Amino acid sequence: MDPKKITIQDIADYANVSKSTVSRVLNNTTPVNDKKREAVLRAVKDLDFEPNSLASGLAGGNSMIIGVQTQKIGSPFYDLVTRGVIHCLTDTRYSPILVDGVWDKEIELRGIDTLLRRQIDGLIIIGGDIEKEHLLRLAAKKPLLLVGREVEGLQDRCLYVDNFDIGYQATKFLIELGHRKIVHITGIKAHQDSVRRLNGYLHALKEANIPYDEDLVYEGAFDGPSGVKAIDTVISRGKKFTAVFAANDMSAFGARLALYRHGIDVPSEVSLIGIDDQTEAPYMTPPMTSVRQPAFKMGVAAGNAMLDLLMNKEIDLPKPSVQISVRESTAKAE
Amino acid sequence: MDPKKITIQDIADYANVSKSTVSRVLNNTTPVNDKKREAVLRAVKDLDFEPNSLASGLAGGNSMIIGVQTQKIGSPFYDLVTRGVIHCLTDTRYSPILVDGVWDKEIELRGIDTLLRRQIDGLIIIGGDIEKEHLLRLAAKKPLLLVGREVEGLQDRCLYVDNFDIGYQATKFLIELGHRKIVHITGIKAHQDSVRRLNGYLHALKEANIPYDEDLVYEGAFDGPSGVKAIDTVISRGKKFTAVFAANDMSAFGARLALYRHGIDVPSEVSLIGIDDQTEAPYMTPPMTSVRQPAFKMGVAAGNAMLDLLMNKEIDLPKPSVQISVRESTAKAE
DNA sequence: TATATTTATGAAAACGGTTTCAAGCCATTG
DNA sequence: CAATGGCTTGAAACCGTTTTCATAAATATA
Repeated sequence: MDPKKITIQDIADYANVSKSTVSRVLNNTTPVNDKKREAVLRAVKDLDFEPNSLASGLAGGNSMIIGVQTQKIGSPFYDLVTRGVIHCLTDTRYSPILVDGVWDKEIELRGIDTLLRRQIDGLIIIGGDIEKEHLLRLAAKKPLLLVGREVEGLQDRCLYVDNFDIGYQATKFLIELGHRKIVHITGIKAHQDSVRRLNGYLHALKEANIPYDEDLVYEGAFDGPSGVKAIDTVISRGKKFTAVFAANDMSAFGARLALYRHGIDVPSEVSLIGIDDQTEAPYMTPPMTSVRQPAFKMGVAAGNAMLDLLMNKEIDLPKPSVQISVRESTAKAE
Repeated sequence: MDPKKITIQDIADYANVSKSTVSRVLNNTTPVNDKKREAVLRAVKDLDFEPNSLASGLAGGNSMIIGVQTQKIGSPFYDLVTRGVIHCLTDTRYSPILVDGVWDKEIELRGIDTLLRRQIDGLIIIGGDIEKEHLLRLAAKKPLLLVGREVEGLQDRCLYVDNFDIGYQATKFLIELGHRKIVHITGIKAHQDSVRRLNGYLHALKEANIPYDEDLVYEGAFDGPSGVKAIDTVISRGKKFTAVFAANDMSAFGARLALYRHGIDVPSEVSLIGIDDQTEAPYMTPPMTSVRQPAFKMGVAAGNAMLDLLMNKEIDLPKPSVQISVRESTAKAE
């Protein structure tokens, strides 16, 4: 397949200089006589030379690869963060290698091993279940950044939104519209995020002196079907409600469909709010109100922070603020 | 940062064998005495050894990296294919490196260069604008697979759906429901896919003896806003229509919203069909009919084909079949 | 039993770069 | 003018593996 590869030595011969000089002009690491520099550059052009990253990685000790571990490729939030990272790395000298942890501790660990074998220069872990201790150990080995997690001992390496606040804000938003019977479709209970959002919901209720009714809470799974089931279930319990707060947009979409099936109008009879503000949310009928997490931006921020980290700069991760994209699925309770 | 790395030499010393032997047991390349093999294995465990992929890539000539170029990270179809590839590669010895070509020939070429520098063992290009000649040259250098493209001279390396047929089937589906005034929201005209889908639409019309009305065709951009604009425009032209065929789901979502704004009911007044069958399509109100392209499966198929290619096996890419997920956004024209 | 073949093993040579080190050159300084 | 210092440069060592090659041991063959 591959024809004889051009190496740095070929360039050196062609330009009548030594390998060292070629390396120097290629990396701008040491001043080089202009004539020689030019000769080298011409040689590179003429021979169509492409440096071998594996070799330079081995020799120089920097693979110029950043490992990125994401979860359940296909889930809106994690995908968006990942895209942000990739986008940020494009046109830098670094390339990302992606592994999927699928929210399974063992698979995550295997993925990390794969990355370490590849001598990644830095590691960005988005979500996941790996324990604190292991993360600390990793952080001691490689520049590490955590997105969507809050790990004590690594606070300055964590980029996350305050999920309690998201739950609180979303619920408070509904309460301020006059709603008091608010269904909450949670995320997967095993995820910290879900629990925090639920707690935010509970806190907002308490603050407004609304008694907690567990029949209004349904454990969902961050997906469409569970959103449908949530509404069906709550209705079958004979519960009245005037608003629904879903732990993410996909389950809100499911809820929306179920309400439609039951002939319940949105927003005149029931208000609906989701989280994520997916691309599709503004195109639902009616356009859906959603809490916006700046996922893509967070990915970009993580990427940039990693680049800084690799240049030994101080990093200062932003605390991303959430805001509610108010649309037409929410209205005053009459 | 990195503490002293354990190398194969350390293992050799610890196990009282030579580096060569260690390499042999690690790769199962040559039989090795059981006692020595065991000693090596124990050493690996005891010292917690992780082989350096860069070094083995350099020495062995296989980087075990597969380059994947996708387009506009964030676009449903391309993302899904990409995910399929990544999913397929998980738990193999190969890792993917991703670059985004953003449908820009120059950026695409740069991306490919990045990948080649990294000594990728194989290349999967999803979509994009790179010319045939260049692709042929690439194919001569590396195992190459093309997804979503049809390139003569590389037929056996192309995995794509018949976009003409998609357009034809979607339109025919509407015609068979009795529709004769069918709006078509195209994709970006510069993309082959869009043109083919449009041609399929035209062919279906002609076959049914429906005169072509250019006012019913709007050039969209595969996104929500252009879907909205399409409907607004056609309506402002004073055109009557009873069905809309959008070149992808996102623009169909946009169309859906615009119809809602204009108080036009779906499907009783206007039927709507999209392409992609995104995760969200079944949760639109009403659930949206869409032509399903098996994007994820195509990604997996591409990944598997690449693995076969790398083992010098014959590959036989499937011709993915499309089918219409019939839901409730389409109905008989009254 | 002597010879031919096979098998397991280690030494050393790649792989394609980067980096250290010392030397050579030139200009500056006292 | 000799000595000092700063630049540029090439030779060689190194990065951590795989792989070739030769050797030594073990087995099969005659």
